[in-house]
Amino acid sequence: MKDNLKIVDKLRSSGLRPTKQRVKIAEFLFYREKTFHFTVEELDKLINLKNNKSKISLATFYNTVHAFTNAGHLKEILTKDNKSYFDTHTGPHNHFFDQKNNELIDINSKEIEIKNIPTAPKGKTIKDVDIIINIENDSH
Amino acid sequence: MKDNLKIVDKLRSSGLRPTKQRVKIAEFLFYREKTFHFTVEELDKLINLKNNKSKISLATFYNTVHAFTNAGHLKEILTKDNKSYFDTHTGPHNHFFDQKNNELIDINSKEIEIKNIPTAPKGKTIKDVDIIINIENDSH
DNA sequence: ATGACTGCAAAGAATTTGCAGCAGA
DNA sequence: TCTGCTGCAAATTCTTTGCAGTCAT
Repeated sequence: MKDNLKIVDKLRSSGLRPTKQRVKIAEFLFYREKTFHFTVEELDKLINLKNNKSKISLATFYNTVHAFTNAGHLKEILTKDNKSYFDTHTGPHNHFFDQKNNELIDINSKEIEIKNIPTAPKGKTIKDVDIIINIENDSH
Repeated sequence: MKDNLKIVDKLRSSGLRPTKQRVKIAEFLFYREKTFHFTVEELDKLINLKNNKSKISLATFYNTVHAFTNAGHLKEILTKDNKSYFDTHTGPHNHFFDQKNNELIDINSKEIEIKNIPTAPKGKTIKDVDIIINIENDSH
């Protein structure tokens, strides 16, 4: 199938061997219509439920997700619950975070803008800016 | 001493009993000239080193820091290293974060401004906005 | 006296690590 | 064949919890 070839290329061109496990994880993650936000443990449960034969170990999920992140295929997001979320949308954008429901929602990058970004301290360079808008139910 | 009285009042008016441990921690944290950023484990080491008799237990540091945070005397900050930092500066402001050195630096609230904050999804209200500017050494 | 708080140790959650065996080039 | 990758289990790190004893009011 075409997607499978694309995935193999994607992995190879990032210096990653297209092992069965990585291809399966990549198939699950990429080429979605909508952005997908997840933790490693959630990913483990989702993929291993579907394929209860030939389970992928949790350590491999951690390895793979980090490898994908370093290769630029995923983006890490940190939230007020001190867990690492990953995002299949790797372009510049920001998030709403609902701590009650542990839910991340994308914000279109064009909608939000920071003014007067201060200059970094001496000897330092700005790497990136993380903005999270924390939300809660109206009834709070 | 005057500070000690102020501290006892501060604790009492937050509904917290001014125990020895809390007063000692509050003395250490508040009435500083400069903002102080710390993790609970760091605080434990800093205070227990100074007073190697009558140690305060780590659990009490966690309890106390959370109690102070709920009372509005501390502010929690989450960074790219997935640890909870606390800040003695409780007013609205943002931070630089240097992940290499695990160092947080305050940004004056007036310097930075967000435009076009999007409206929250239906049924949700914006609670607050966290902005962290990640920095690294020039030589990267 | 009566809650609230402390300290200890154990438990928990998320993540990392070490290493033997396996698989892709 | 030769690294790189996987899987397992143990280890680590940060944080929370249960509970008996202690302290503030």
